[in-house]
Amino acid sequence: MDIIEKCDCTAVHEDILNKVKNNMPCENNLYNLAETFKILSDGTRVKILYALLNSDMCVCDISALLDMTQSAISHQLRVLKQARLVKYRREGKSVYYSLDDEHIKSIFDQALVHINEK
Amino acid sequence: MDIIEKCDCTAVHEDILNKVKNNMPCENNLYNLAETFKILSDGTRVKILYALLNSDMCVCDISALLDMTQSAISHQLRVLKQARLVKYRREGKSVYYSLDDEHIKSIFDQALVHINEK
DNA sequence: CTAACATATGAACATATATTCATATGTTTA
DNA sequence: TAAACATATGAATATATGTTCATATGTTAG
Repeated sequence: MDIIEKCDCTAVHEDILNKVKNNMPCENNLYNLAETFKILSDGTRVKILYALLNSDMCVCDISALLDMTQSAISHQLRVLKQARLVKYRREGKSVYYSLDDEHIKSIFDQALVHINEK
Repeated sequence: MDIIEKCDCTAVHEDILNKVKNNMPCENNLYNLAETFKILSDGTRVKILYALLNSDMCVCDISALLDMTQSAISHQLRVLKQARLVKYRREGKSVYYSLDDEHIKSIFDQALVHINEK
């Protein structure tokens, strides 16, 4: 039984490796970070979140705003809902969506600072 | 020739729509936002960035740290390089990568605030 | 110059994901 | 209750993406 070698380099810097290894966030946080960014990595979802930043909206309004089918919007709202980024309430035939996270704006703003300096 | 109807609802709220429409960031910013988050949406890339937050590292070190093949790391470093999130310098046979963005930490921190409140 | 080492890269493959289409569910009005 | 409306959802499709494998490029030691 062979040990699988992922890195066969001989030049590994043990000191650096140990220092960095000790400062790495836990696996769980790293996973959640990537998952969070994955939710925000789609243009349609970013637009929806930005829209909701200004006003609650029903699915119909969002469809009209983004000029996309109701189905496409509905699917994306489900993703945002599962990620707990938005919540919803029913009002008659309509379903209104709103933000369920106070940090979205800060996250967007930080990313925009990055973008606007490049 | 028919006009394609993306939303055939009759219940569109014109006032809300106009208000939101005026407050939407430009298409370009929205696109760049999603693109930025897409770069950060992969676990391997998040780990690499967190590692580089503590120390410059050669490809070999990163491979060893994450227990992944040199090739996989190299491919991801290329993505990060193209996104201008990391830069590199050659030192003999090794290539050292380092962060090329001061905002990564703030972006991660903001996202972690979100994560840790859910 | 040649061998050994460190990194980069193209192609292939498997997997994930966004949208469409058809249709189901839920609500109100007539 | 039936019809119209608003939204949700499963299946299918097309596309994007991460890793592996093989190999190329670049650097240094002998």
